[in-house]
Amino acid sequence: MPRPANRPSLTRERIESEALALIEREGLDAFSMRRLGQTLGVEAMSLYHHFPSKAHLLDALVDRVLASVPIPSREQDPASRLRQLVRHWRDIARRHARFYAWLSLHRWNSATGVAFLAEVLACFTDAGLDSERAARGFRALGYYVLGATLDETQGYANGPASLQPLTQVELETLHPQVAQAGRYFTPDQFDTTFELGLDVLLSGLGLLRR
Amino acid sequence: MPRPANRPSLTRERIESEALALIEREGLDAFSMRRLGQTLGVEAMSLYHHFPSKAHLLDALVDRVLASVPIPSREQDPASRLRQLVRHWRDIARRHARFYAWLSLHRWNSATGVAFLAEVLACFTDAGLDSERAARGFRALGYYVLGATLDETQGYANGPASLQPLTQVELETLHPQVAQAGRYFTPDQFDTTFELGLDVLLSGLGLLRR
DNA sequence: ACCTGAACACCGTTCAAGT
DNA sequence: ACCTGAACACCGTTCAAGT
Repeated sequence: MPRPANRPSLTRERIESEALALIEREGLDAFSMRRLGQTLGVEAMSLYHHFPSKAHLLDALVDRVLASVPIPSREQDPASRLRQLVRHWRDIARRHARFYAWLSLHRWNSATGVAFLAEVLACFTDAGLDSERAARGFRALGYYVLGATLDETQGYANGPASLQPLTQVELETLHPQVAQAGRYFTPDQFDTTFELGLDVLLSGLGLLRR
Repeated sequence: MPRPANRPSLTRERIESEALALIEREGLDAFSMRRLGQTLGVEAMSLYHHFPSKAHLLDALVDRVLASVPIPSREQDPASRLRQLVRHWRDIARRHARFYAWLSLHRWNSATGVAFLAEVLACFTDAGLDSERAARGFRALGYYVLGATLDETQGYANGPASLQPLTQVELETLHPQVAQAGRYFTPDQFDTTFELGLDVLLSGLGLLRR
């Protein structure tokens, strides 16, 4: 049966953009080839004509999101290029919060992913660090940003709760220091805390030296 | 039908310990209530007599793993207590590498989880930091350890590969700096790199000051 | 070339029934 | 009290068939 005239033909482009939107709307767990087919007005099996598997589709989404990251001009100094790259990294985490659980834990070793990481590494070498210090600093900074973005998008504020959590009263009784610190763990505090750790790392890893 | 005499009765204890072992053997994706029932010689539905849902079971596993972390004596100085806590954290990530993908992204807000986090936070306050600096430092350090443990267990070395990865030749041609840095990204380099970033953070966050 | 429908081998979970 | 079997509403994917 030919598709109705009012339904645009299926393309990788349409599938990918609807997939990203669907994941943010309904979550990664609810995302399935069948559900995606539904929202595109098509049988799930039609998707396999464009992507050989669900994993291939998700992989294409990783690439698509990474490709949307702007690369700062190399004319700027390494530290401010690095700050921009990190900011863009956090931006995609927030813009694709639910997909980020997949995105962040898959190797960024496509051409697009490596290109982004190469820019980050270049900031370290351009700052005058030898190759070992640059490599290790790059990696340590990556740990920090990975953890921060995951925690901010999946963690305390938004993430799945323990099924038998401590009540607020128990928390205040048993761990008053933790209860008090909670004041600094709300989403409006994310930026300040993130920048604090980032400054410590940039300075300690030798990015701010001449 | 009564269970055969050679099969021990089902208990939460048996279910939990077999679940953890099964997850490490076959991976988190392959882990199902039906598969777990199989390895315990029982119908999947029997598990629901002990745990109301798969999520409850996984939550009990989070608690069980966190409960296995030793808490250093408060007589030691804050910085070395913190180093021990972080080492134990990394240990559970490695010991439960496949389960860690679930463990790390669920709120540690059970009694056991909060108790561990309270010990980490106490290191910051005991080091003489005011409550804001302690809270933000605690959080920034948590970001770093979360990212490092996830990267070490799920990431580059062991994690899922991009389905169209750059080849080694392409990598060397397009991004020679990244190719060269790869020398410092192998598992035998994890400890050194991790300690480097940890030192920078402890020092910069005020843990090594008097 | 592109899409479909039935089928296969799985899921988590509900429920009535067995001992 | 503890376990089972059938059933429901889902999965990803294969395959032969349709246009």
